[in-house]
Amino acid sequence: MKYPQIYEQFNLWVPLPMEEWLAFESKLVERSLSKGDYLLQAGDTTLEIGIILNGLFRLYYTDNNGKEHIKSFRRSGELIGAYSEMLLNIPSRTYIQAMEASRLVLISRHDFLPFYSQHSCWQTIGRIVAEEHFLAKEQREFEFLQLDVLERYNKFRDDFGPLMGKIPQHQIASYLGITPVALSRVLSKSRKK
Amino acid sequence: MKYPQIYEQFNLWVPLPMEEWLAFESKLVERSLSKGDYLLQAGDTTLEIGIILNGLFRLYYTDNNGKEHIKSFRRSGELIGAYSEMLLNIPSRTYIQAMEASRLVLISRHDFLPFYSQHSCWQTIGRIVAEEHFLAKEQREFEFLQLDVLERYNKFRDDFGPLMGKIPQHQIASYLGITPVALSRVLSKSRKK
DNA sequence: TTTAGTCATTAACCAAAGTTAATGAACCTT
DNA sequence: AAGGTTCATTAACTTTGGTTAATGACTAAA
Repeated sequence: MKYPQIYEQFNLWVPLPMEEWLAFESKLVERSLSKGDYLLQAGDTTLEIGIILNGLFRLYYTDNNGKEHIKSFRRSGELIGAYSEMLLNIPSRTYIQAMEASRLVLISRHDFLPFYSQHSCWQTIGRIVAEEHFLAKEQREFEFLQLDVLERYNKFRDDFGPLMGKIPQHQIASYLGITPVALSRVLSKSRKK
Repeated sequence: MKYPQIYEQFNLWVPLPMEEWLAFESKLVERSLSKGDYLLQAGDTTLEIGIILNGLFRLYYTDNNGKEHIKSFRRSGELIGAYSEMLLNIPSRTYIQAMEASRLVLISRHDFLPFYSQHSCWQTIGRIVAEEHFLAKEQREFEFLQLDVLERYNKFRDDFGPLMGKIPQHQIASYLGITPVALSRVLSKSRKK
């Protein structure tokens, strides 16, 4: 078994027959990216599910004016991919970029889908992955509706802890939904109090 | 079969053995609510999944200052419930209120969970429900990050069409994340142009 | 070591949105 | 018919955030 950490994670969600795991594992492809490399860009049609072995990524899209809007940061152990585009079977609208040298394993949508009809454990895993994605987005909606910028920033800092040093502040601003100038203002005001 | 529309919906997602459907249907309880009635309030611990036969609901929570923040409106044929609280198995943080006389069918979390181990079709249905919930939230995140208030309002109007007349404007403002005063201002400015 | 690029900060100005309050319309209820 | 409630609108004022631009720190590349 090449990736026992992933097996353990899945097995925590649902009892996973070894035969199923090995079939899945045989489809995994390992890839390394340097800082700044793209795992995926808008328009790409070959969609893959990735599991980050180590590293840090940002997911974003661009609007009509070319401005970037960061949806999410992902770190070691987390899933990564153009998830909603995979569900809808459309080309990627998302850019996924490595923020430091990173390593991950990938399985293509095409290789994964047959597992659903192979054994019900994959349905369960697919369900739990979808549920976790939903919970993350609902949490984010809550923060947008209820918290002001400083509260959102503090939550982000608590969440990312030591990784803060690897994330430029203007990218955090984008994630929080404001401009870098506005975030800098808010932070300097909060320091003075 | 009492609720063929629901059976058809499920069957569109996954082949559903009649035996499974009938077992599920036998757990459904019908309920009618008058305008203003609550299906669920914050703090409630008996969580149920509902399917709206007819009517209109709003889902919201309140912040520390008692202000309401509307998460969602739901109409005939849609699922309703404190979904994230069900996943997390915690008391409801959500209020669910009927905006007009409404009728729905309900199944308790407790009654539904055993179906997951009964037959894999329920895993598939659970997965697809989670995926749809995720897609809706991701769409909402996109709108918050990329669209201005007027664009968000117009999307909402296009989506709800004839139901607009049943939704007070200040509730739409809450759903869009702004105050009723701000929405009124934006709309009057857009009318003048 | 110079040079260019990225980034955070600050200022000045403008636009958008929150707050409070007053007004009037529509709709109940009695 | 009278009274109360809910709601949308508008005004005046304040606060927050966007935009542009200048500055200086830091870093990476040549």
